[in-house]
Amino acid sequence: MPAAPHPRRAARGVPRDTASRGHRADVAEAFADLPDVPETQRRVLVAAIEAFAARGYHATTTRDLAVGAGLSPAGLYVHFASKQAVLARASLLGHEAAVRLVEQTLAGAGPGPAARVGDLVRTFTAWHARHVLVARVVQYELAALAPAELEQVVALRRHIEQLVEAEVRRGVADGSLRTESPHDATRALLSLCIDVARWYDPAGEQSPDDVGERYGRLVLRMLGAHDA
Amino acid sequence: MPAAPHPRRAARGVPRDTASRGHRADVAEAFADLPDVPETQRRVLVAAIEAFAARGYHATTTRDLAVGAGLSPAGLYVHFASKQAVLARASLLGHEAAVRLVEQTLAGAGPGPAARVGDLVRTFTAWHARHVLVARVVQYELAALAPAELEQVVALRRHIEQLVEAEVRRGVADGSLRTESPHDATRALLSLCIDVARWYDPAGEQSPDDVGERYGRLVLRMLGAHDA
DNA sequence: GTCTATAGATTGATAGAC
DNA sequence: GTCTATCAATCTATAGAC
Repeated sequence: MPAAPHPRRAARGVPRDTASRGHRADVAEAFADLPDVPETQRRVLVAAIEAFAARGYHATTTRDLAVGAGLSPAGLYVHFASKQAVLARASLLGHEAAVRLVEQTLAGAGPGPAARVGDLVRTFTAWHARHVLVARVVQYELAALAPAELEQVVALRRHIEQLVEAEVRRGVADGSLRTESPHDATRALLSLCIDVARWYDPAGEQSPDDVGERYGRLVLRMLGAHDA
Repeated sequence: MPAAPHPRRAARGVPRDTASRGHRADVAEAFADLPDVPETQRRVLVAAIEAFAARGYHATTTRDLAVGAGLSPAGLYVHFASKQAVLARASLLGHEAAVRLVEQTLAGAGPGPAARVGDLVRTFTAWHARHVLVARVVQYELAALAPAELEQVVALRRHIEQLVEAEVRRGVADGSLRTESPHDATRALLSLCIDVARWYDPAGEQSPDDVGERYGRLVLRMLGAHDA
């Protein structure tokens, strides 16, 4: 018997059962407010998010990206230098969106650090659910990034952690939050938000805001907030 | 210019800086109490855990597995039918170890549901840190499993969730735990334990037991335990 | 049970016409 | 900026000697 064809093929094709159109809309929405990204690049990035999220970077072929964007296999290279460049762009855009979300939320109403931490958990959790495909690429394809791009992305992630930990420390300082280790508590808090990308199913019962609401309450309780 | 060689190659080779020998020992230990697994198969599985955890299933070649186990590229196929079969065996063994751990912990001392839930979080978290490479394959390579094996693994995962949720419900029933939704609380609790596999670094400051201890306290507080 | 050699398919990326 | 055609490298798995 001759060698079997690559089993990789078996996993191809975006599944159409779990609201794939909703997914595509979500991904497009996540990349919508980016005036500097030309239309065709944007289509490639949307196809890339879908493919990378569903099967991972290494199981995705450049043909998947090109055809998913309505191009011939070679058409991809007019808009991106390589498959790696597509991942880098997608991951960076996703991370930048996450940073903006965290910055805007922590700059928000409050009042007080505890309320802002609650807002952050609600918002950040809901983002990982609403844009679950983008979030999967952001959270689970770091190892596929080239060193230079990984460095940029790691800096953005560190920035998020520092912003949140600072807010937690302010809450501990003013007595609205209680925890032995603000550092560990921050990591646990972000861990909860991030892991949503692993298990969230848009076809399930809970909306992104539902999950955010519940996780916000759980975290405030974990951090000993009075009103939790 | 001719086509560049596959960039996949660039990521090859197990890094030697972050206590690789410790890793190999950990992986071997995780698979140690399995009398039914012949020596060579075990070596392949250890190499597979290291490679799948570091670069993912699709970025790992059958040569990586064979050579990592001290075999020629073709030698692999005497012991496993395919690359997919290696992943299936590794993932199943890892999941079965996790199930045993959860069952034994929940059958443990206590006293009472709240104490058992605390024990579970400590133990399960520490397991994800101590056997972080096995845990990464268990938690992050599900999408690479063939349908039949995925079904088995999903059943084991559901079993774990049900065991833990039942214990949380007993805690709520006897008043030692307080939470609006035992289901959501269980998912959050397991989410914290599982996400340790994503970020834990054996070269870091905290030992697996350290992380388990801290997460145990955080979760008991999240679940409104009296003694937390 | 191990090896060397290789088949057969797929991959990332390029060449060049339009 | 899109296409068709294709290259060279790499992959999984098999064949067959020892």
